[in-house]
Amino acid sequence: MDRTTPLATIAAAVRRERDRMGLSLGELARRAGIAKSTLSQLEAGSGNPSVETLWAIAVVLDVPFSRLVDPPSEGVRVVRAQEHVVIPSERSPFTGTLLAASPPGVRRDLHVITAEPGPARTADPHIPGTGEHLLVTAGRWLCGPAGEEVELGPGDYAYFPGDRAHSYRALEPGTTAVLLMEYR
Amino acid sequence: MDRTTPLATIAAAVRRERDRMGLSLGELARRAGIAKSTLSQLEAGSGNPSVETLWAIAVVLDVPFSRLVDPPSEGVRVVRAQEHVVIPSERSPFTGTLLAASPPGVRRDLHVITAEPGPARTADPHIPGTGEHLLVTAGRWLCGPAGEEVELGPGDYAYFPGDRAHSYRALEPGTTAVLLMEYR
DNA sequence: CGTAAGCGTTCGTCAAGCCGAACACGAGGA
DNA sequence: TCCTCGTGTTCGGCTTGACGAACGCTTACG
Repeated sequence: MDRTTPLATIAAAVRRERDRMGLSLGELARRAGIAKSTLSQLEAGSGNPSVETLWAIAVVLDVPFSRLVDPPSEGVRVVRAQEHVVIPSERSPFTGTLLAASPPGVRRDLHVITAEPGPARTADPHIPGTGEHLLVTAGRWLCGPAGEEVELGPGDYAYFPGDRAHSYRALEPGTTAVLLMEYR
Repeated sequence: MDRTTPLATIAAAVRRERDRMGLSLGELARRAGIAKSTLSQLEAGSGNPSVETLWAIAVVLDVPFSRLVDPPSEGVRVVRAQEHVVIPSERSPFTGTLLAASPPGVRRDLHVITAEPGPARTADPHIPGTGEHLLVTAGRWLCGPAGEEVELGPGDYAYFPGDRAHSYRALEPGTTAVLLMEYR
């Protein structure tokens, strides 16, 4: 439990998530069905929003409710498919590989992403402390921080920090991956 | 992301945590510095509490704020490959799917697992609060809590709590998956 | 029995959140 | 320059949540 007032945390979180979606204050208020003034005061840290107000905002921002009330969150690491450190199971024909143990206090959102060959998808830097784990399931990716892109094939794993500009580009049709977004 | 009304969730969570601590309604209200009536209406599900009210309650109950607003996750959740809620990107041939947003305070370890057809790999129950996210990359799995096993193919996603006995079994050669172990 | 203490609920009052409109500011465009 | 549009910020009003007191209820005790 953090001891900081939740109001400042919520204010910062709402503004952060709103920026992330590229929405203006008025636009977010309109979509959430609340008054601009309400949202303005909320982001200013003054006021004491009700649950329904916060809920409406969280739905539009497409984030779990709790992300608004809890405080926020090196180089490229690549593990090729054949380099996985396999931990065999003794009882069954079953093997497991630990790719990335979770440090305490981080949040990790699980995504699946797909792309077709074409222009790269670029992402602006996120807040410090973020990171992206990528595990390729099909096709080939060319991705990573700007200037440090790596090419990955099926089974390959890569991690790179998300607080620098980075990009994803598919080199083959039907390119897919499991993406684990990490932030504090 | 859940779309149920948060009021019922909060009402149930507050009552549950209050019972857990063995506090009466009046006693909790007194310690939290709020009126009995306010708490009564809150637990009845009527009303729309403010953040400060909820915060005061969470502090006394000694639970993270988010535990009051996040619905309890129970049972097996399956998202078939073709059921993924795709969030398209406007600028590039790129799509993403959020399968499991991370609640605060949990740890998630990223594994890759493979298995061959044969006896199932069974796992004893872990501590409460754990869970396992599985995303199939190749082959077919039959897995889940004992008695609730589901069959999953490439692209399918499943989550089930890890505090009950569960098992994994491969139905085809070369069956692999990304496994995200979650615990608090 | 009577009464006292504790439980949770309901009622009237007051403050505060929410709303809509009006406002100030800056970036284009004619 | 003037106008328009978009941004985010303040201002009255109305609604509603929070409060405290009173209520009905159950249990304990003299």
